[in-house]
Amino acid sequence: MTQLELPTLEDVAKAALVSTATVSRCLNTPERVAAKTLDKVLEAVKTLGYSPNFGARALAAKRTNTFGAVIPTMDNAIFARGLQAFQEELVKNGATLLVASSSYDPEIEEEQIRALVARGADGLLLIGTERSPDIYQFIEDRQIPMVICWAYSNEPTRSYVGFDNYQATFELAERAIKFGHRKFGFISAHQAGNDRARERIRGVIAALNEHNIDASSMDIIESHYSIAAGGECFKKIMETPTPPTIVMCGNDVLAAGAAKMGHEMGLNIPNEVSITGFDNLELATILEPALTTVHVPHREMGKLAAGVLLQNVNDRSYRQHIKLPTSIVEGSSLGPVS
Amino acid sequence: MTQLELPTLEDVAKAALVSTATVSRCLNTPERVAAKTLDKVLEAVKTLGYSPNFGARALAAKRTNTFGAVIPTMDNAIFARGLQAFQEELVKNGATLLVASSSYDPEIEEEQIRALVARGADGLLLIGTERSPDIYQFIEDRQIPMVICWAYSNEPTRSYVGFDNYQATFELAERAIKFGHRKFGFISAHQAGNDRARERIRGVIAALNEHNIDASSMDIIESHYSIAAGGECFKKIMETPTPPTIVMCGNDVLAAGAAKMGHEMGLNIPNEVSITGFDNLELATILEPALTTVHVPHREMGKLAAGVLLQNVNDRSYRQHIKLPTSIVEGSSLGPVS
DNA sequence: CTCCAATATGCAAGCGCTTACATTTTCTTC
DNA sequence: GAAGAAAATGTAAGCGCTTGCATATTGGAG
Repeated sequence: MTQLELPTLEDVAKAALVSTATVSRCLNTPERVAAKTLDKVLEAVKTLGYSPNFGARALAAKRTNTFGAVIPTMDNAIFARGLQAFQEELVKNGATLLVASSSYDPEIEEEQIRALVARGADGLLLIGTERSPDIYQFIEDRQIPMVICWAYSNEPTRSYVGFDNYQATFELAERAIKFGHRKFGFISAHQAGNDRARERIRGVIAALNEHNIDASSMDIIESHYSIAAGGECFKKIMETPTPPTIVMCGNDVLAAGAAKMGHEMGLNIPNEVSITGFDNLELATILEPALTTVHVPHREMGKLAAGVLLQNVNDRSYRQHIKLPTSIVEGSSLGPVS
Repeated sequence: MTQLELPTLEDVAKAALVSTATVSRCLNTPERVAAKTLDKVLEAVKTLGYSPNFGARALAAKRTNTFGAVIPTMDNAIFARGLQAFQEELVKNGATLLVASSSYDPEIEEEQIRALVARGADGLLLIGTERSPDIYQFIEDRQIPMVICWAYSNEPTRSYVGFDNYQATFELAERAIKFGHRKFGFISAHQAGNDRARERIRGVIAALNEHNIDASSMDIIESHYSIAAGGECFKKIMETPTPPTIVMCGNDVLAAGAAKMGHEMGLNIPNEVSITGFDNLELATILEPALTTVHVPHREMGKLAAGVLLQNVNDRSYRQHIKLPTSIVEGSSLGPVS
């Protein structure tokens, strides 16, 4: 591997006739350097095309200005919007985002977390709360700032910027109940290792119980997040002997698949079956009838998460618990039982 | 900033009663270490919970096993699928992916590239071919392996793993012409700094010229990539005095918006107006009528790009030019002029 | 048993940067 | 203009790791 000889701090120092320390100061704390010297040095930096070596800097400064995020998947838009906002806020503060995805596999997630930490991540954004105590211990041992998103808890040892999945589906289910629905179906993401998915189901069940509806009669089918898979699940649910009058979906992507399959099966939505989603992705806007779903303030979540992390870097004991409000987006895919 | 004292190579060496060099070898080239020693060392690594310091490693080894990608946006699914595949392939080879997004702004892109390089990226994946000579020079000076995706050129100094945007829309337009369309509209991404967008338009114009159709009569509207924006543009185009019989869209997202707006305007697709997309996102599958679009082998592109980059790390002069085939996905949103 | 090659390990010199501390320069103040 | 404080700069010691080279150990072959 022939790496070209790049200019180093020392080269700049020589060219500007100052010490390496001064050059370093010009780059990191320019206010502590005389204006004339600063000019001279920056001039040299420019003509030499110098850019600092990250490894050396990280090694010496014990800080990388890099933050990591491990998301379950990049493959669809669920996390994209929030992550984009997260990154924008980081960049605004001179930091960089490192993204890894776990394919919804806890072991891969753990690996990725370790990889990010090994790469010197100054902080981590993680999705959801369920993971092995080992990996939490690992992060804690190193005092790596961490924020958990897409879920909420007031657990004091960790920071959360998220929303209440349980509450959100609880409210949505209540609305469905008011519309007269008694027999529910639910298409969920795989629940194993996915606390958000479980909470969403729990919310529905709680609402049913609250209204003395037999929750055990609810068909729950698990699926990975894709439109096609959502459609298949919908079909399966609707072909049972006593199909539900409403199919709630753990996500808009699944709901889109369900709605599409509904059309194909010749079912009128919502007259013959209601469908609800979750996330309020842009995708939801093109469905017909318009999807009733749960709006999640993704961008705000990402932005606030960045803030929490940046704060936490400077104050290792800083913890924050932000529960963002979700709201029901009234489409017409949820309607009264006819 | 109180960073906990983490175990270092030296601690491991002491615990295992060997030298730091041996520990390093155990971690990097275990085959050059006696089995007994290896066991001893790995044991110590485990009990101490050692994990190597990235900065130090990068500094000493001049290699980070980190690759960077700068994409225009994370906000929608256009790049997600390809990037996901890219990452999967990297991870399979023990490397990590660093993602940054530029918001379609050349200056931000440049910044992000520099940041990634500064962070020691061993290689870069970039989207499209148009960027300032300066930044290309910067990359070349440092001999950073680079692969350009989502576009194609056989330009020998750089590697490409992409597809022919021009050819793809050329063929699609020809099909439309065969269907009798003579008056075209086009909703494009912003062309400035976006060679893919320009190529797609160029393809259509070339097809029109080929068939002696006045290409200058084609309305071209630029938009950012969002469903809502696509709808607005569609409306604008259709409300001109002589609306086109077909609206081609630079992207499925725009097409989705166009289709939705079409319905809202009470237009029958394709009888009153045809619509085409580009990318064959999963989104396209839920449109009704099914969207006629261009399939792009995103996953294969991502995977191959990773391969090229990994190869290029070991062989600095390695260059590769892969043009992946695109194909037309026959939906029914494109039909004969009635 | 030697002896020598092959294998395994240790030594120590950096990699390029930051930063505590020491030193020099500049600015105040009387 | 001298003295002391404040500001600017320099000196040099690492940060934790890899790796070329030297040294020690092992394993045949004779």
